Amino acid sequence: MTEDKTRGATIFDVARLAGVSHQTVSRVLNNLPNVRPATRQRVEQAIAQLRYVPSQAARALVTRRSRMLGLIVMGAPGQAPASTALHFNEAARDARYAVIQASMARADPAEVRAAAELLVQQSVEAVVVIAQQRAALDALAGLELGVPLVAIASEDRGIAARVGSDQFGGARAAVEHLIALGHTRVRHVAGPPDSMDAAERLRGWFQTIADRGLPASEPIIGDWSPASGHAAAAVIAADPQASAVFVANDLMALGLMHGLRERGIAVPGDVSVVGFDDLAETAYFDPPLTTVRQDFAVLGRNALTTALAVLGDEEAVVPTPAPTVLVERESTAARVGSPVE
Amino acid sequence: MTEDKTRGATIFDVARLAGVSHQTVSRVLNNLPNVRPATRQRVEQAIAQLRYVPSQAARALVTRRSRMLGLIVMGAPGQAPASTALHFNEAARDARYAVIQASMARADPAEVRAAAELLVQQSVEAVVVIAQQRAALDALAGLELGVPLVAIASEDRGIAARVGSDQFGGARAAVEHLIALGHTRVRHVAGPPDSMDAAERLRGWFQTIADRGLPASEPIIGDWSPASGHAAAAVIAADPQASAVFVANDLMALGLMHGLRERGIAVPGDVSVVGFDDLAETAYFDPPLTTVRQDFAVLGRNALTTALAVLGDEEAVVPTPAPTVLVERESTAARVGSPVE
DNA sequence: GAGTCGTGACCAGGGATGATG
DNA sequence: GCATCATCCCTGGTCACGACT
Repeated sequence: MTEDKTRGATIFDVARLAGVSHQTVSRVLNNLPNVRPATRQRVEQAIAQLRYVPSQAARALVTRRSRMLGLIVMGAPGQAPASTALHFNEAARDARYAVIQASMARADPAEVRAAAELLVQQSVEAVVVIAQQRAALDALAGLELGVPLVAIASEDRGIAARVGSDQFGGARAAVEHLIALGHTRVRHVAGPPDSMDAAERLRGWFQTIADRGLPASEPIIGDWSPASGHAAAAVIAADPQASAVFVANDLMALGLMHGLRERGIAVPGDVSVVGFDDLAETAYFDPPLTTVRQDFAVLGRNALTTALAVLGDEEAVVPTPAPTVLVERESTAARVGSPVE
Repeated sequence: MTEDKTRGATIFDVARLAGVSHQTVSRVLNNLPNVRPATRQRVEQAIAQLRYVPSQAARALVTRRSRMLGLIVMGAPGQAPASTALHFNEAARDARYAVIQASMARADPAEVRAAAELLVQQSVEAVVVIAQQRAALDALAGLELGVPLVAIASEDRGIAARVGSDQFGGARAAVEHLIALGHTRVRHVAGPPDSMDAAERLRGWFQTIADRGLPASEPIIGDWSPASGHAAAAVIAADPQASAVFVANDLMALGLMHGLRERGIAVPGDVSVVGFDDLAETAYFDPPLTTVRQDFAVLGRNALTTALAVLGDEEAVVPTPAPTVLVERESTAARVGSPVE
């Protein structure tokens, strides 16, 4: 009955029970040498018996290492950020780091600031941010929060350490696939202008078209939502030359195909469509969607590796962007009358 | 040049600059009375000037309150858990609590244990778990980790504090909607047996059918994936009596509709389909899916409220389950030859 | 003198007590 | 006699040093 229910055991309790000094317990905890095996075992038994858990807070106080990382995630809980966060989280736990996550639906500067302050107050060793919107990153970059900052983003807005996914290459692969099928007028439904990923995908589309000497066309601006893809269908329908569309994400592609179907335009018979993201359900769209898949596992792990490198003063080796790969399904086909096929 | 770049200022630095004792600074920080306005202002200015941020680690050490909550999220980063986690996170931040999030793709007992230990080591005040699988909850319940445990789940597996969503009511509403349309044989595509949510939805389906005196049928067991819904289409097609299906989630509903279409079965002409979750894209399925929406914002906030109540020793008032509501779209219609319509 | 172990200071704050005006 | 402030000790660990074998 000497047990106290609320307060856990301390290192001194363990020391007393094992008949050693608290310092010896500390040695055992940290796997330091110069402890007799018999002593070590006595200590370990006392630890188990008391269900002793060392206080990370106390340790952090003196070592100045909290073993905590801050993660700021902005935007609606879509597949991409959630998946990246998950893998970052798992990688961190493998490295025995805890992650304080600050999620927010909107990328409001005031909220970002509040979240960042909460993180540094909890003395995280570094802050990692998964950002889509340019302004969100800028809000953080101008904050000077006293700890290293790592961004998972497609542009480096004055933030030194950054990791990303190969958005550009993915877009390029998508457009090249369409061109290889004989399409000469490949239109683009882009994401919102403030999105860095959208910008990269648009750049990949434009560059590829330019490289092939094909005529450019005006991108159609969406907002990632199925509704905006649906609206884009009207523009495509009004452009009889357009036989292929590269859409900046799967959700808009879904809306677009829906809108085309309503207008009696067949996919891929009349118009080929390529998406981006490879959501779990895209294989069951009508038709199954050809799309670009990102490797969020690599992205998340890269972010952790970079954060650890920055902390360890090993000059942050910028990892190569996480790869993207085209997944061919049934929403693309050779252009009718094209020499291909 | 007295500034040190790595180490932040301490309470003593602030005290010295303001010409007071560290205790007075502490009073200002905690908004305690008995500080002259002039003194308070001097201190506040010193704080601003030194960019002083109080160390939460040091504070936690003496107050035994870390202002940190642990959140364990298991399962693939689907919409539901991610959305719940987001709202919990925002609610916690509003209450000035930080959230250490431990996400894991699989609900492996060993991983759960490791995550929980990491959390208590970081001295979180309570652990909240978002669990789908029964076994995952059990693994945690048998752990005795020394801090309060709150579960966001559909069954209480020996865990005192629990909040949930009204899965049962949602399923009920879905089936009643189908019955009102004249359907007499409503089949069910269920989630995996180890899922508590799946069990509740199945229970709602079964109960409603039984209450109406309609004949029961064997539920078709899926695994949440579009592929399993696709497979279920074969069973439905082989059952000419079945004119309606309540599917336990939207992804399986998508696969099911795809499979039905392949077999020349029209939705909703021949078979009506209702899903569950209301993913963003369901409105653009073909046809737009009638489904059940959960309120994750309420769910997340309820979880925080409960956690705070448990911490405050206010006996945990079990909040009413977060509501679910049927969203009618175009995948359901009156049964042909039914007196309704 | 090398391997074991213990002693005291210290990290950055909060709380009780007492001193000062 | 009350508002205001300073002086200790306390939290739970780590680290530098010294003292035994």
